[in-house]
Amino acid sequence: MKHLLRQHIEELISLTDEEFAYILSHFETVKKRKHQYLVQEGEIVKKEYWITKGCVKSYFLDENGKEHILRFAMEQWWITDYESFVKQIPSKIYIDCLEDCEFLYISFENRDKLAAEMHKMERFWAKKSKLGRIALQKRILSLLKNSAKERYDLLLEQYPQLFQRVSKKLIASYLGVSRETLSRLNS
Amino acid sequence: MKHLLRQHIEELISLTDEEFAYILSHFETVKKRKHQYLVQEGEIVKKEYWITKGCVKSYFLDENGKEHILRFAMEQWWITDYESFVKQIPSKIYIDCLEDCEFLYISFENRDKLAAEMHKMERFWAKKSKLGRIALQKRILSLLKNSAKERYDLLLEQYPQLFQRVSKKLIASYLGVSRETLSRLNS
DNA sequence: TCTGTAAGGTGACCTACATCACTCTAAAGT
DNA sequence: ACTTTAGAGTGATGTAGGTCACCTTACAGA
Repeated sequence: MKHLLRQHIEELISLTDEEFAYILSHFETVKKRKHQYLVQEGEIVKKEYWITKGCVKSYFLDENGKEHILRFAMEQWWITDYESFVKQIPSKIYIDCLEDCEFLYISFENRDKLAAEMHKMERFWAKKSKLGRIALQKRILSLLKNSAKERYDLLLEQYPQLFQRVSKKLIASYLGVSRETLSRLNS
Repeated sequence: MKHLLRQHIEELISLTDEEFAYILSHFETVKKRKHQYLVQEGEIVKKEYWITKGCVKSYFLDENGKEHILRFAMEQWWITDYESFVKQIPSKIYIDCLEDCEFLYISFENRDKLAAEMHKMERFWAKKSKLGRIALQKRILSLLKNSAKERYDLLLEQYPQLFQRVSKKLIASYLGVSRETLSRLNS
């Protein structure tokens, strides 16, 4: 799986073998089973995960205990609670595994060290962050201007694989509509 | 106004006098009158602006010509269309002045040069970007879980100044509700 | 093998918000 | 000074989507 990480990083910056080996030495691997947590509310998140296998959801619980999905992530996506990870404050969200999963992860300290030592990696993360920001902007735009049906169609178009792996209840929550409404959208 | 920029940058990284002078040499100033554009749909955005005076809105027009506000920005905020600026693709949005404004701006080339030359500035922009991303995440969360009235109250609490400077029509658009609904929220 | 639980679908009803139409006021443009 | 335009409020009515209740199916665990 490690060559995939290299490939992924090299989409934004180029690396020598030595550089990649050095980067990789800052990562570790971990496996989690379906329903296990990566992050729980209240903890200070210490790791950023890169998914090599499986699928996770990140969500928060509102005052009524209702779950709101922030995002899904699967193979070759990064996942963590950035607010907690970046600011090192207690997390307000949960991240847990929708399937048995495998990850490469980097600790807060190693990420910081690597960014300080290797200007290239600082650039990589800066670019990732910019792209992440643009994606969030698009989602806001979609929440502002599109109806539930339109948001559903856009999601289906962009991530058809998601609909094979994730229950409609969770998709509904991601789109910000009720399960029942989602169920009625295609009629 | 330039000491305010220094102060702003030094909230995230520390600088010597020489370093700040060097950074500043990459910026230029510009004034715009109320109703003038910083960015128009279709152009490739070449500049990132730091507002020294005034207030702007960024928005896009949907298929029906309806305006949706993405964000407001005022003194000591950065503004540009990041999607266009970062990817150097044509912008989908407009940014225009709600009042007579003054800016410090940096060109795409200078920003890139400065980031490559000065690791500190790369770190500064990386941090800014992370914080921006966290703020967008919060807005999504708010659109998912809060009612129009709740979003109004949160905005009023967080940016009371905005309500002195910006028409309710624009606030309504930012919140994703109609003018009429906003007008009825406090009754 | 039985049973509890999660997933999905659907009907009946409710409500938050949109839309349209109109009014009043104040500021801007000529 | 006169007129146009933008901002803001409000009534009447329409509708997307929420909520509650109930049903079916499937699979996971004992």
